[in-house]
Amino acid sequence: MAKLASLKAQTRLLDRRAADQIRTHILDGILPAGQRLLETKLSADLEVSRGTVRSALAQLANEGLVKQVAFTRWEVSGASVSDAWEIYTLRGALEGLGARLAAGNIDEAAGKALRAIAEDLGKAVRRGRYQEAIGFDFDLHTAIVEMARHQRLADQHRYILQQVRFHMVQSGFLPEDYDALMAEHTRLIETVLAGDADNAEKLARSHNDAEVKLLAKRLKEGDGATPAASPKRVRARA
Amino acid sequence: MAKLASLKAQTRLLDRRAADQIRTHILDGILPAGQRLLETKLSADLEVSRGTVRSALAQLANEGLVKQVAFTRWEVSGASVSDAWEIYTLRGALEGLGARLAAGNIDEAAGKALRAIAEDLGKAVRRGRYQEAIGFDFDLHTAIVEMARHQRLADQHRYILQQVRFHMVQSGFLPEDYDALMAEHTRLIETVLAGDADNAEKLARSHNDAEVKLLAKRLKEGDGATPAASPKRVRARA
DNA sequence: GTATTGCTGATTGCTGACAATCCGGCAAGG
DNA sequence: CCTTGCCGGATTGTCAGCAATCAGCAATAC
Repeated sequence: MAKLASLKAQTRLLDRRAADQIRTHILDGILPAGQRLLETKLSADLEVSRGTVRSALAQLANEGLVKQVAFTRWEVSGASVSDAWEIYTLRGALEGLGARLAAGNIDEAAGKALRAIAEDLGKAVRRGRYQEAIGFDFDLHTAIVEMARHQRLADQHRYILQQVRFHMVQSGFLPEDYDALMAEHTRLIETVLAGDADNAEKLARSHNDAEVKLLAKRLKEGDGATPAASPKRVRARA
Repeated sequence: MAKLASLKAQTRLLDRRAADQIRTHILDGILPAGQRLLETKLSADLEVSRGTVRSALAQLANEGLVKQVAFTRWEVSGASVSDAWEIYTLRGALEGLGARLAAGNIDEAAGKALRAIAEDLGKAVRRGRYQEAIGFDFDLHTAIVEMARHQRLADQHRYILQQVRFHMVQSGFLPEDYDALMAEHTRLIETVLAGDADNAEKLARSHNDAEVKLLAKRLKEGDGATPAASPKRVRARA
């Protein structure tokens, strides 16, 4: 008998799917930072009840994409400089642990998968498809973290990468030197696959060091609390 | 003008308070691992509607204390060996980052606060009040992490410490050598307050190493997936 | 006797309506 | 001109009930 696929995936709960929709809109930049979210409007747009929307928003709040002000409003989180600094430093710690553990779990299949993604990334860069490249970049780091076989770490990492993407969209930040980036990735992969835990961790951690240092500097200079966007007195009817 | 406290804290939303109640029961061991949670019963006990209970349970699920099986049941999470390993490794990474950052933020007040907690901890140990001592232990680590001034880190750390406590309750685990523990803490504090980021991180990270190694060994030997408790066919009326 | 199938009670998922709360503007008073 | 108090509208928080789904039992077939 042919193996049938589980239907569970199709029957995702309504509130999860609602959260997926809203999340996608936020991560694609359609809903900008500070944008107010009305339960009734979302409810009408998504054609679900307000309670379901509420559950979805609570989920997104846990992921850090949305903020709740009790009795008053929901809004898309703003990624201030200090937020960005938090995100990148935390990412470093998580990916450091991930790389360390991954180096202890090397196996044939995982190694091939890693190199395959790196290959895709290289191709995308050479063809100037930078948007795709960023996607493969994320895939690569995710793959390494998953090699750690650490559910909680994988979950946290997913959330953090989501916020990284969110911040990139909001700030318009893009990598500059793709060649250096590729070299770093290659070195990281090979170190992991060599089973060198200590150095794998170091490399994974220093991957963001440039950003972190820049952000820390900007934090010290200016007001780190200033949101990227501060839409005041916007009376959107939408 | 004297600084006034926010009133927000008083008007805690009903679902948050419901979550607080349930959380306390879980962390105190009143609700054991694998215990099924019925929305209707909780609703009746807490005298709130089922929707509110639902929201509370969702919150606890995000914290990892409760598991949801769609359309079927909610239950208190079981802390298997692999769960414990995940919790302690993640704790190490988070507290490592916390200690590193804290070492860059030393100030008079924070130093005093840290030493005060260490003092309380010492007293509790000398008086044989081990339950209290564990509380101060947690306070100490929390205080260090808060010195990092990193909101996301603090939040994640709170969740992880919660799970550590959860695991300790479930497995009956208690520290053994309190003198060594005290020494480790003292060394960690002084290293942080000396501003020695590298070593502060190392110490914070190695604080759990013994547990992690033991758990990793047990994981390799046996079945790490086995829950601590597996209550099957319990037809509790409760 | 064992495996399969249909049913039933129990439980969770979702919805619409009601209650509590807050924000913005306006007028009165200093 | 600024502050203070109040009110209306809008928005979120909570509740009770209907619909969808599942685990387990009983009946049937072999």
